[in-house]
Amino acid sequence: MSSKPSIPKGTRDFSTDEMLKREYIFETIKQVFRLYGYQPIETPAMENLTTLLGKYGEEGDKLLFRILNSGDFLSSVNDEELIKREPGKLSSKICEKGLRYDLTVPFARYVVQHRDEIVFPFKRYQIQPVWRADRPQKGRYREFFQCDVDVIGSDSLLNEYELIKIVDDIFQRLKIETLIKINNRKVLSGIAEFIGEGERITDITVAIDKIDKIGIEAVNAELSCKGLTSEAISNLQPVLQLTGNNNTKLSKLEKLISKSETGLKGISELRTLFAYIENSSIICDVELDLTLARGLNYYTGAIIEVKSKDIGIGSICGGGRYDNLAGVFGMEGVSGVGISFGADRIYDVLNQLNLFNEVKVSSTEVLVVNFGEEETDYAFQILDILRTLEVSTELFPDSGKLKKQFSYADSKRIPYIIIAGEDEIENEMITIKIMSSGEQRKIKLKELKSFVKEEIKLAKTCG
RNA sequence: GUGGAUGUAGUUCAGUCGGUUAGAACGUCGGAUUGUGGUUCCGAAAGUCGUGGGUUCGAGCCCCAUCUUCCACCCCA
Repeated sequence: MSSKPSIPKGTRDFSTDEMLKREYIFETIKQVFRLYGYQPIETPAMENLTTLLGKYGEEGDKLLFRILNSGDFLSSVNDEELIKREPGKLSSKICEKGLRYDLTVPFARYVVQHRDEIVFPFKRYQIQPVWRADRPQKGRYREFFQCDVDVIGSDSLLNEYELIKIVDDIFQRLKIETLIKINNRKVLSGIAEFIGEGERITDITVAIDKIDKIGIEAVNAELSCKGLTSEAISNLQPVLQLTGNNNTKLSKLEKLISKSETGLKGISELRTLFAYIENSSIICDVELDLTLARGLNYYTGAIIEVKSKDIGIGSICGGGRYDNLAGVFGMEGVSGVGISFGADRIYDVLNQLNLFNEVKVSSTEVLVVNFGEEETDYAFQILDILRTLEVSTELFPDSGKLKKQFSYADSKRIPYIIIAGEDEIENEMITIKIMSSGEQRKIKLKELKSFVKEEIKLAKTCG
């Protein structure tokens, strides 16, 4: 009859258990964001396609979910166009909205649109789902949550430093060991100039980004496929094979690309940033990685990517500086820098490392047994006392068998059950059962308050 | 967009060479126990074998198509 219910490809339901864990991640991230002075905003799930298109490169445009216009969406399409079946042209006529692809572009739109209300530098965070029409696979979903922090309207490299500090802080709290990789788009441009292929910066960066995965030989092969001269490729080799610590790498590179003005600017930016980092309390490893490229083509300065040391799942956090993203919406000269935490991947990492064990799954603490109409009023009194004391409490809704009510408490891992039937009511008593030990105590209703303070609250703080 | 796997009860999976009425565990529900959970014992419900075609006397099993999910590439969080 009715087909089995299902959800679209690449989307997920979150169970009650999963939600508690997810909320723990979001809360931790949010707390740190606030601690550094960032404030929340939200933007709509859908944006006008004109806002979205062209910001993520050709690949990104393909991955946008487009929303079919309502009503007679074919009204502006003539038969000829229909017969030609050109999806690109057709979709621009029948769709004017799309689901957001990330939070950075909508943020840039927000800033430009509300420029008169915003005080700069503007520090905001935003935690919302985004959608990509990608093929789902491990750690990749079509609907997933990003947690973005950005500061816009300030060129200072202190912002870059602060974001790295935030990354460090959050992953310390979540107890994930991470490696932060840093590079600078200006340095990449410098390298491209140095080997005489300044125009092909995108091809070059995309290729060298893969060096970890496919090795240096394959990268060279790909570069020559893209049409780079063998001279350019051989010029590139010393750059790819730089070794040493962050500072020696920078010095060596500085000599190599000394003729490129942007390249030198990038190097000096990196020097400043690393100086901040070395003199600070940052704990996780921060590494200069000249092969880090990142696809989003709006980045212009620092680029940052964070990986888990223990779990290979792609990056769990990434971002960078974009000097002119607001420019495409008609507001020039406003520079921003931001990073995005991938909550879903962080979840997968915590799960695989079993780090959720330490998360207190807080749920109902006391279940009050339901005996029926006669006893309900008395139960109400108990509920009120407990809730006034901030103890989360529920009354079983049906007066069924006690066995059922007890197994309910057991499956929900409720630690205390209060039994108040005919006998107890007569003497203004209650019976409290401590599930973990099976111990059962009969006390006066008046004593409930002190029981909560002595037993429940204590168990909570010692946890 | 390219390539490879997959689909049987709510879940995880068996299912022989193509042969009668489709199997288990877990979970769910009921009972053993009408005021007591976890353990145990007994019992029950639950499946159009992803969908649509085809081959065959006969298909969960073979063939074709299609969809789903998963994995890799591309790209990315």
